[in-house]
Amino acid sequence: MRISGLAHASGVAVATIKYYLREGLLHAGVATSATQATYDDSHLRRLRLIRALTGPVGLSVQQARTILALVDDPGDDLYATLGRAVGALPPSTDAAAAGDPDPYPHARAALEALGQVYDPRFPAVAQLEAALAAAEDAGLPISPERLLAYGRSLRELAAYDLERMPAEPRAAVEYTVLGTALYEPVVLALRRLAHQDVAARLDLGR
Amino acid sequence: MRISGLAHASGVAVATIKYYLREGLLHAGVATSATQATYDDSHLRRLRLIRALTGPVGLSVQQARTILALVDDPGDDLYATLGRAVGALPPSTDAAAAGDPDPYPHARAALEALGQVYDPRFPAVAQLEAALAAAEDAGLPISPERLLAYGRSLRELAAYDLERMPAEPRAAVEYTVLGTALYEPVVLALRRLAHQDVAARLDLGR
DNA sequence: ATGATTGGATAGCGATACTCTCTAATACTA
DNA sequence: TAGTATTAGAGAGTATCGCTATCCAATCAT
Repeated sequence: MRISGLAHASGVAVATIKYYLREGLLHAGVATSATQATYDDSHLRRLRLIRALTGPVGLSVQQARTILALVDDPGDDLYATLGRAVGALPPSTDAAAAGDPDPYPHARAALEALGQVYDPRFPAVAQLEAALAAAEDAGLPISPERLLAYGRSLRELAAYDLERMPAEPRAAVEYTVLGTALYEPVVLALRRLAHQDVAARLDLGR
Repeated sequence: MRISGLAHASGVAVATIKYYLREGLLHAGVATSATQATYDDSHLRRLRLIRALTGPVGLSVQQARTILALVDDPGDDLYATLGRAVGALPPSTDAAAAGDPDPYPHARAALEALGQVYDPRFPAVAQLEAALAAAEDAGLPISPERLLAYGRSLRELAAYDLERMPAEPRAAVEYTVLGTALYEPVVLALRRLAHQDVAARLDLGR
């Protein structure tokens, strides 16, 4: 399959494919001459993954490159790889100052209340702190009770996800990294729909 | 308070405040002369809300304007307003073709399995369909069982949210619209942290 | 009186994600 | 085998976004 065939099969413009090649998101085809190369199913699959990440997941090309690099070449430490993947996912937050003894007090309190690991090096901790601060700044602070309720429900989800994790380490990393990124839009949509459902029932009761 | 005071109190640059004024995100101050106006707490609060929406929530100025307009002037129909708000939130998806008899089959099946309202006009339905399609395209399809598990956990969350909804309709709209937007990053961060927690325990067990 | 500040308008900037153009080499097509 | 189409590769161009900077005349603070 040549580049135009790949473009046709994937629905991505030739120029865009060349752009992804240049940006290192897509591996080069097998060169058959100075001006030709052939592409196969692996390119098609990769292209679909790229479009999923840059489209519905909403990653920039830069962020997608980071995630894809982790999928291509994960370490053997699932915990560390997951941390790096989450760090590449939006919303990106700056790390706290090095000297701060307690940089993420709200997040720490929430995780302790939930009985979960608190590791200030983990990007999601900074993300949680930023999100809590934003809600508070906007005048809708999140109570500890609510955090507890959220945390418990979401822990159920996470447990479900991890139970289904493949046994093989490489597959496990891919599953975890991509599952984090790809399933988030699903989670958000379902939450919105649950709100809609409850709201509809309330309206009916008026 | 003049514009420089507002800039100082909010931490937003004067030029940026002017930009928000121009873009209609922030209401004008009370003009005291041709070249002066005073701003008050309502401007400060609004500015904080704008920064929360354009920052951690990740909205564009355009999307924030839509959300803010709904908060300022909601209809009295909570359901409809919530729908419009969700439609303004990313990821934005195009509506299906008008003539399609069953435009969102996966989403419909999921919602029916969950016993929830299915309304194809609701933007979150299209978002769910797009998210499911993206996961599938990327090679990590979401099974009906998983959707059911997700849906149930998230419905708990939504029920918790709606129980705490203010009784007064105007406040209810603000709570629902802003709660949808502002709490999403919290939900995502907590999910990521729950994954981290479970992964950490698995690693320990190795 | 004088220097700083303001509202209002316009222009510029840096990043992002493509998209277009070009060239020379090569590959199908009649 | 002549002619047309396609390709790789690289660079430049484009549109949008979210500011940011500059300018002006009016006005304020001292």
